Amino acid sequence: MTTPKFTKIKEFIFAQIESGNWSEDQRVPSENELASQFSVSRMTARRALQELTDEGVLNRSKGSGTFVASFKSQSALMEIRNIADEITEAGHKYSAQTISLETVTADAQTAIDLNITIGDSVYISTILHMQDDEAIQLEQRYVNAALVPKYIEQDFSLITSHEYLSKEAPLTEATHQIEAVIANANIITLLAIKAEQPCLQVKRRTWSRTGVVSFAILTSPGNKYRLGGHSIFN
Amino acid sequence: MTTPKFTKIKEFIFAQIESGNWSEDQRVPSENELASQFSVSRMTARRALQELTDEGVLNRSKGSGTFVASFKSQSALMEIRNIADEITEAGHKYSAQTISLETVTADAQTAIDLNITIGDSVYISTILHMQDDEAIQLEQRYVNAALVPKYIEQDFSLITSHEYLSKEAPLTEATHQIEAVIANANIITLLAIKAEQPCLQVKRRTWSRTGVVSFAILTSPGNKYRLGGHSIFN
DNA sequence: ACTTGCAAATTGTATATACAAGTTAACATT
DNA sequence: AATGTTAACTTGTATATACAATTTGCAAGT
Repeated sequence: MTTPKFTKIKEFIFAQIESGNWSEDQRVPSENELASQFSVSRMTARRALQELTDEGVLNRSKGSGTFVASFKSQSALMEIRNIADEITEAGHKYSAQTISLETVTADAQTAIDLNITIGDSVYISTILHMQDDEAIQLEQRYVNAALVPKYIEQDFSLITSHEYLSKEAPLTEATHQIEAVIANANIITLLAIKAEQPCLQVKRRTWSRTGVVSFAILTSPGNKYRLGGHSIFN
Repeated sequence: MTTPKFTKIKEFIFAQIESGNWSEDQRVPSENELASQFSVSRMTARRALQELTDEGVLNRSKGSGTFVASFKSQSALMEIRNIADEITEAGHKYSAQTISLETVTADAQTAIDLNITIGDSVYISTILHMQDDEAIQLEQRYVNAALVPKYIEQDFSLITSHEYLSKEAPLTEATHQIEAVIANANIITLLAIKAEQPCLQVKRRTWSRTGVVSFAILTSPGNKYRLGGHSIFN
């Protein structure tokens, strides 16, 4: 018996669903029925049903039974990754250049973004990420100084801001907004692009369990950087 | 006992990790150790470890033990959703306009995109998605006619192309590319935007178990549409 | 006809046990 | 000193069993 019994039962059930034999919301055999059909114990049949439920293929409810889950696939997941990893894993040379690193007091917008009070200390780092010595992404980051006081002392050519923050204040939550924009004059200069060049802009807001840690604006030239994703549904 | 025992063990382990008490790659107690510490059977302790592993908190390997999973948070997941759902769920009025729907034979590029042979039949649909009667996304879709022969007969004001394909050929896999581009003349006209307007372009390639089903280019004006995502890590 | 109550079915939790299979470290042999 | 073997530990699979909790249909009683 090379493949485990519970795997065979999972495959059987999945095949029935995939072939359309068992359709959406239809009831599937109970643990006991599967157990006797496959000559296994109830716990083994249960494991098959349970794992398929964890994977989103089935729904179960106590007392009534197990059912084929309704359609998935309306949404796919995309991964937003650390740019330094992306570049090095693609076999390119990564480097970073710190444009500025300063302490300011929060204005109204920054106070909202970081969920703090106007006048609180905020670190602002402006870092240029480079692939093979070519500017590929400008990172403008606002950091809640109260939560990560030593952020200002770091050398971001040695460790990326994202890595440092992940270590100091482990992420519990993040939001992203992705849009296409026309860069402003400042960004055009730093990224060394033309004025008409569209840019991909990712705004990322990150939480740790103590609160909003940072708000970052990542701007990349549209012709040099794209986001990619690969999803597998089953 | 209101909360199950395995849940309490999970909470205990998770608390140790979150507090930094147990750090990355560190070994956690074995099934037998947990079983005796919590006065439960090995199978109950096992369930706690197994579920935390499924959730990505732990890694296990036969023979050697169970370990705290190494840092997550380098990547966050983003959801790519059906635009019709996004619009209606946001409380707006969704409508679609079929610009064209035709059958062609695959040229070299299309053959590669759909993994078919040059000369095979391909459906091309051009659909304009509208929010409150304002053009918000242009969908240019290439469909493998052999896999979804009745695609050409559909009325895409009643069902979105994505919904129809999901029903006919359930998704098993998808890739996405997101980039910022300058629209070409054709798109500028259809979306009724200015020439300099940057656009967010999503290229989506979808597979069902029978092969590549379709290749879609979704173009949206940068000032009217953005992708958003929210991730929770635990 | 309607409600009440009960029995059966179903999933959820938990235990005790057995053996398989991979890893590691100590030990013995060469 | 290097190598091979063994024993202990660990996770993986599988079974048999017990009881709890929920749902559902049926039957009895009003």
